[in-house]
Amino acid sequence: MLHLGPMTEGRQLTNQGMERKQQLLDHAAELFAERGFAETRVADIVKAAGVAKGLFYWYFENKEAVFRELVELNRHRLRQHQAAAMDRSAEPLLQIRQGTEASVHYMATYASFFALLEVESLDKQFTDELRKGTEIHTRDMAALLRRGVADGTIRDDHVELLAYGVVSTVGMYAHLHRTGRIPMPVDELAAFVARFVVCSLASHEDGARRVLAAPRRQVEPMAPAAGATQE
Amino acid sequence: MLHLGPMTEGRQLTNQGMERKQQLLDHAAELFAERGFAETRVADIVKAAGVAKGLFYWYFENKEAVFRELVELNRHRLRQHQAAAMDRSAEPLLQIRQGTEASVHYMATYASFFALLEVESLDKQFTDELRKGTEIHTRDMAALLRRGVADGTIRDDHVELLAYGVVSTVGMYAHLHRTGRIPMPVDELAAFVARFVVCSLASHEDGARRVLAAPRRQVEPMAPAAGATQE
Amino acid sequence: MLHLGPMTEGRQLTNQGMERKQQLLDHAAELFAERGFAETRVADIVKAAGVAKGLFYWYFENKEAVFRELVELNRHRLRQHQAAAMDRSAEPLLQIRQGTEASVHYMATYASFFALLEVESLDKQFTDELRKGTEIHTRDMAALLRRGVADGTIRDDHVELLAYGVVSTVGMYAHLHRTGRIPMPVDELAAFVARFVVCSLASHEDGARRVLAAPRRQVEPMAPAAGATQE
Amino acid sequence: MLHLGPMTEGRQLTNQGMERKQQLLDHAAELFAERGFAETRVADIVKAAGVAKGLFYWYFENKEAVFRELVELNRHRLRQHQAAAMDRSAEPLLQIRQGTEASVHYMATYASFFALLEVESLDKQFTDELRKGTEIHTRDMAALLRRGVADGTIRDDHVELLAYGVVSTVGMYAHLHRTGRIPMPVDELAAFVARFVVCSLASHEDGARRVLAAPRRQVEPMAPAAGATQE
DNA sequence: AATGAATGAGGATTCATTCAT
DNA sequence: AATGAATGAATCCTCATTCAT
Repeated sequence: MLHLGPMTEGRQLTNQGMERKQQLLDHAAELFAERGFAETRVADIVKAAGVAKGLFYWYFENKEAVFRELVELNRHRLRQHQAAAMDRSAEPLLQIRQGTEASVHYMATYASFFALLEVESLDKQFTDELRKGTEIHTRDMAALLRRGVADGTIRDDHVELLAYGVVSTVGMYAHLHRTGRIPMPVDELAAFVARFVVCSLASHEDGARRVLAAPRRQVEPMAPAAGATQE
Repeated sequence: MLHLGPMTEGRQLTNQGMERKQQLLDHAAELFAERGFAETRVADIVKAAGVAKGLFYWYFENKEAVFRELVELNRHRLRQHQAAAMDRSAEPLLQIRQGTEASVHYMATYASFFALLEVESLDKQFTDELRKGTEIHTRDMAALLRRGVADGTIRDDHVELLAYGVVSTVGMYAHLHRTGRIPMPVDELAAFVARFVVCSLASHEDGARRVLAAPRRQVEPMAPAAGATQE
Repeated sequence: MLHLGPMTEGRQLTNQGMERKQQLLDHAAELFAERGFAETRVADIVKAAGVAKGLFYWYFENKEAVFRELVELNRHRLRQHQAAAMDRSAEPLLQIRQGTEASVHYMATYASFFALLEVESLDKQFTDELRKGTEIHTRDMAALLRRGVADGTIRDDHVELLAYGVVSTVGMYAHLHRTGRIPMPVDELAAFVARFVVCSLASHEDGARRVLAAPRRQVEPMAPAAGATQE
Repeated sequence: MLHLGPMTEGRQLTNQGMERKQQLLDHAAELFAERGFAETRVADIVKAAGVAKGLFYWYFENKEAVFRELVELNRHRLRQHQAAAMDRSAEPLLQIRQGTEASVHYMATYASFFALLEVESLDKQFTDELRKGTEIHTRDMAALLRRGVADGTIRDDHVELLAYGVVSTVGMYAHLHRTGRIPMPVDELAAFVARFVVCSLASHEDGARRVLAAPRRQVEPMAPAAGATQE
């Protein structure tokens, strides 16, 4: 009844340990994405990873903790990926195009479970936490949009809503792609989404055309990485 | 001792019975929307409705059945609502604008749980069924888009993808609105979404401007109805 | 992850329900007493009661809750039993004798699990709660002792400690009796414990002798009752 | 790859090894006393001692073994301590007073977990073993009492029960002291308990007075030792 | 000796569903 | 129709113990 709590915090993992943890994260991500959080059993995760049930609790405090960790990890990765893709000196709309393409790539390639973020209702607290993350993302986007509105390239509409639109549209298409409803190469999809977003934002055709005509920025390919499903 | 037991199918409900069933549907809808299907207990539903647990199974075969019923009901309603809002003789883009506004209205007002439809993983079979519904919706939209492409008002891009974009964008904004992230009158939101969609589709500014300038079609107000949360 | 909590509170039980609950309490009491809290499985309790596992949670929030309920119930009963046995107009030492005999009877007959109260460590909070209960009991005893000290029949020593001694000695002998180390009729044991306690308190032999010579007060026999083991 | 593995039996420990083992014993004793055997996890013990879990099984065969070892150790120490305190040539009641004081001292100072001995239900076999130990103790006490009864200084009552009373009363007060309910110097408490016990046994006031007036026997202070909490 | 990793049986709790009244 | 009671399979999590290094 009275315990000192799980030792998962501040544990020093060996190399082997970190690998194991990663395996579990990977398999959990895949399963969560496939079936959702509630429908994924801890038993499924460990079975997929080929280890005993108890080991799960050596690395994670509980099922929710894996989820949190995955969210954190991937959000961080996405940020980095976007940052790498966006040319900070370019005009806002172009940056958005770049960020959008990068995001579609990222989400479609790795982060199968991104679709979950918005829907799964874990406890209220976590939901709030998640939303805060999204909101930061959205706020950044809004700032960019405002600059575009200021220089006349982006149509003068409710920027916060536009920001939500941009951010969510990407997630939405990535989701459709992931669930097999859009059988199409990622590159092509990314280009499409970029067009969709740019057109919905541009204040006039020429701007849109110019931004869409710009060559794609060269980004080094993503390494297959932790907490991600490579389909 | 002879009694017919819960039949659920083709049963003739009394007036009181129909009210009861409706109550259960309403509360179920609210809870599903709040927490998702898996996280909503039958116990929660009956508690919210203030009846005993056994009664649930008098009216529904099982938990999934309520969900199905809600889906069916709402999908049907949405269709009707859209049909009423769309002027079939108008140009495609205008119809889309009208349908979009109507959908936002509908979703924001009633169908709190629409967001669930895409993600909740019940058994595979049901998921497929759900998607089929969405696909029909999307196909209709695609047909409309094709006409717009043909007459040059809609830009010539991948129509299926555009259709997904239109349909999902509406759902997405409705979700954001429902979850409190967009504190804004529904009318205003509907107008915004229509602009967003129209701009993302229009092949040139003038078309978009024209369509958006058209007066809003008068639609009779929706009656507070089944499986819906009236906030 | 998000539930409305167990409905155990404020539930309206039918007669049948109350009987069932009582059965579970009885069996739980017996098992807790035999093996201790930690070593008693919920499975054991329901098996002993001959019902399904889930039913336990219809009546109790969790394992600890049964324990709490038993403690409450029995503490209350003991109080009443003592009160019935003590002649409030008699001299303090005689009242103590009466209370002591009644307690031994009560504990030996019914409350097999009294031994647990002091030792089992559930969560800190509950332990504290338990102690508070004991302390009230002890405080009452101290008050009685003080009156005896005042009138010279009880030796002038640290009353709080004496009170602990009286209260705990009874519990201790009841425990020994219960665990089979004192194979002796309860009546005889009660008389012995009363002698032990009275002698340890009396300020002079005559007082002790007088008090012990007083006839035993007639107390109606205890009905076999809830949350108790009748061995 | 040949290694002898954890032997635990008859192993020759290095100095460092003995220290380690002692640390584990100390922490185990503390935790057992605080929470009981069942509620103390091996993980808690090693965490408290700051070593890895595997090490526990290098020094002990299993959890119960530590408990046994602690019991053995302390029982042995208590015996020695009492023996040292009791003047075998003195009258029985005085010896009891001396033994009582010594026991209170011992228990209050070192053997935090004595309270557990009677209640924890490990396997039946061990419980029996434990009781046997207590019974030997009690038998010795009974012999002493019989001598006192014979020479008229101890009242003629059921000696086995009296013996249990003496032995358990000491344990009981030590427990109360240890758990903070009697904030009082050990010396004072020991004197009180001795009075309590002597009064409960003495056949007449004069005997009690005489025995209690005898000067306290000088006992060398106890070294802080194994399996004990020094508060 | 010492560590972190791994195991898996066991136990508490949940919850959809059925039953008796 | 309606209720409270009952079921039991499914699931999460714990923790003593063993293993590999």
